[in-house]
Amino acid sequence: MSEKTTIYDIAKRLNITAATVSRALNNSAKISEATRKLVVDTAVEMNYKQNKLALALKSGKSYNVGVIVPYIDHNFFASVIRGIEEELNPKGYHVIICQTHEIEKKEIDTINTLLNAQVDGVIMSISKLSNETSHFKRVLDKNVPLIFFDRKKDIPGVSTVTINDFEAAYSATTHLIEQGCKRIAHISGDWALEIYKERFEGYKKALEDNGLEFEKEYVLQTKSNIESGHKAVDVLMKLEYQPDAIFSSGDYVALGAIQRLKELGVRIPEDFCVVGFSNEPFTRFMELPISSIDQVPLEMGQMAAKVFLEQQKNSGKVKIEQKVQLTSQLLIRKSSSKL
Amino acid sequence: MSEKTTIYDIAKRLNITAATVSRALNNSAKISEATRKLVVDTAVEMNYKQNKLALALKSGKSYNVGVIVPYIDHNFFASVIRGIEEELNPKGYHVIICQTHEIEKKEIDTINTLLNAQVDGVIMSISKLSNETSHFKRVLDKNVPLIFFDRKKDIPGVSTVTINDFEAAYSATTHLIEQGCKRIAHISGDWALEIYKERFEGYKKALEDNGLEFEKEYVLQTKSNIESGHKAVDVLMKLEYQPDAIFSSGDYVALGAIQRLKELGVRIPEDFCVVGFSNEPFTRFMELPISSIDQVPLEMGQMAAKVFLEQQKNSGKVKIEQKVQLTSQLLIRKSSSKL
DNA sequence: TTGTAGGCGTTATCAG
DNA sequence: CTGATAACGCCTACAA
Repeated sequence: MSEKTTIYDIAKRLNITAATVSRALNNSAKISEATRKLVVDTAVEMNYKQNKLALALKSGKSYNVGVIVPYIDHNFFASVIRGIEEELNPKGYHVIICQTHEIEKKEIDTINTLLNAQVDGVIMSISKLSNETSHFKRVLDKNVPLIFFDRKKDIPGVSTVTINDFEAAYSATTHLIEQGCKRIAHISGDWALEIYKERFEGYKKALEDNGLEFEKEYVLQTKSNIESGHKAVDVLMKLEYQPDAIFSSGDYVALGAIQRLKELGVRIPEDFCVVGFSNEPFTRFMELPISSIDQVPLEMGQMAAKVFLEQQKNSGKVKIEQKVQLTSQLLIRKSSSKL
Repeated sequence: MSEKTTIYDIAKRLNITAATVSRALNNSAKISEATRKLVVDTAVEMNYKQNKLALALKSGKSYNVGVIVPYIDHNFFASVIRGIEEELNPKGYHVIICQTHEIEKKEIDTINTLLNAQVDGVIMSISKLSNETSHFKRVLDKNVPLIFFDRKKDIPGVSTVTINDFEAAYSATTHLIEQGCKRIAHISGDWALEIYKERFEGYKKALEDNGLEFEKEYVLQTKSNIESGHKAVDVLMKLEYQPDAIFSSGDYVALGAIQRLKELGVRIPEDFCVVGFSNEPFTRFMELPISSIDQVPLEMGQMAAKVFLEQQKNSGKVKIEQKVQLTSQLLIRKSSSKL
């Protein structure tokens, strides 16, 4: 029972040739209805299953797509992957997951082994410290579609799917201003990543457009964790002119900030407002729900998959990279609702 | 540049045969150091990369493992997958992710396509409503290792990796009793899943062992979401003898319960204690952190991967299924800390 | 030490 | 409509 049956087995049984079996099974070409049915029936009977590996070798298409993320168990990435999988699976593709742990060497290794595995495409969010770009070139040279999502890098031939980080930050900051906040601090991430740079720019522009002074002291760059939120507040509240609001580029930092502010006896949102970024699940569950920006990860995944499928279809023709920008959503919750 | 170079290309360039190239690259067999170096050098120069598909077809090993879960973006599953990936990747395996959405048909389809894709193993958590088992048999018949984690089902030949659900529930309940709770309710899930059944049994046994009456009214079966927690509390608090604690088989239900209890003005933990299950990230971030049971998902994933590797190694020999039980951890937080 | 030949399971191209 | 044959890229007896 455990032996695999091939089209040869079917052919032998029917005293025909494997080629005919193949044709019958793919009900293509010209083939008599009689033998077609005969073949299909015995195929079922013999429990025949097509070996996709052989097909892949022959056709050069593995129907596998590599997805590379820093960590798969970060909510945002998991959701994106979900979107990718749900879009690609019905089209017959499988999704191979790889993690880089934010380590560039792993990113490079991963890309190499995925290429060796003959994936039909690579969808990824780059590692923080990427300096090298030759591994990306290698993907493109093999004519394999490469798509960046969220964390992008401007490389010719690479498609990107992102949200409007600038505008998202702009609207979050504007929202804080509308709440009456005058001294809005911004906690950012590593500017080596474009997304953090753009969020900062959006924040700055919103201040300018509303006639608020941009204060360098109000901008901090930290890691994305709770501890950083604690420290950031410690720094900010020691300033001569204490801020009355924080727009954070990450939810964990926002959470940490809130925790420390409460310890200091600051009332939120009455005296201090906070907005985070990412719409992590916990932001909505808190007793004090945290305002945040939803990055629409599911749509992002679906869109990245669609872009891949598009590129796939047009392979051979000139391949034009796509730059898709999705619209994020500011979710106003209690942490920033004075009014 | 975009053309792939094969061992034939190298052979031609060097006026030797592909077989020799193959041997040199695998630096196996007897081969002169001279030609070995020559081959390796030109391989690098020509940017040769082994085509794993061809290898897979030839050897019958794809070095791909299928992982099937209900949803990839549920924290628990994402963490398990992370564990699997981190264990398997260094061994040269890739992980193919599939989601069932709790739908049995998708589970069956997924298994079929994974088998067609010639995966070397399947690691999965079954869908809630699985009645059929023939698709599992099909995996075993193909001599492909099959491993269940968390949600298991007793099938000969299938290895399982789970936590000690019974004991976890027992210790959670005991903890509540130690806090002085006398009327402990239990919110469970669908008993078609063994895990929920066992958690219930553990709860019941703990009551008995401590001389507390088991009250049928105190046990509810619900879905795993916040809304269910609301409803459950509504039901429980209408009883003549209201409970003074809840042990929930899920964190979302526990959260919902807490929300509703607060609305009703019940003080937690002073007058009412709550313990959840799963250690979802949010349980620890709440202003009122929720006690819960950590299912050690990372270890679970690693262990599942190890079991697979073990089975893989012993393929051919008699394959003995492994039943691994990991030790979970009760995390006592404020929601159940009276003392 | 190296070359030859065959096969892994399919499909595609040509004849017939 | 169907049968041969070759090819996808690699490995591995067997022969030289």
